[in-house]
Amino acid sequence: MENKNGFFEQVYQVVLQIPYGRVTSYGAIAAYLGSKGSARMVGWALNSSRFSKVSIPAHRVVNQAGLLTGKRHFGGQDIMEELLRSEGITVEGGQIMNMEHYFWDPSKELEGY
DNA sequence: TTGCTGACCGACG
DNA sequence: CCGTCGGCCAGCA
Repeated sequence: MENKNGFFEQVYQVVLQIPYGRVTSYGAIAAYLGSKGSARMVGWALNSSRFSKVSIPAHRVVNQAGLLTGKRHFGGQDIMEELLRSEGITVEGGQIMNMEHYFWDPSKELEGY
């Protein structure tokens, strides 16, 4: 495990495991990491992810309501929506349609990583 | 070193 | 039903 056990690194690993055309929520990642209440840190980690050399599909991470709360951090209000649409996800008004259909739960899919 | 902030979520009144 | 507050961890002034 070359994992540094850092919260950021763990978030990166989970986000990178998100399949194409799927999305997850901050709370799901936080819960998977064992810190349910640290959902805010997940977003903060993703904030640092854009400074990272690796391309993190942060556009696949939205809030529990499927709302693209972090779209403003992509350097454009429409970037995140366009990226999700290019993956076959219907986004309207900054919100994912049928979000539960695209929802990807790391604790279920990864089963403990 | 202390304190505030942050891409959230859930509980409480 | 809707508004408000606390909690979680890390980075920055």
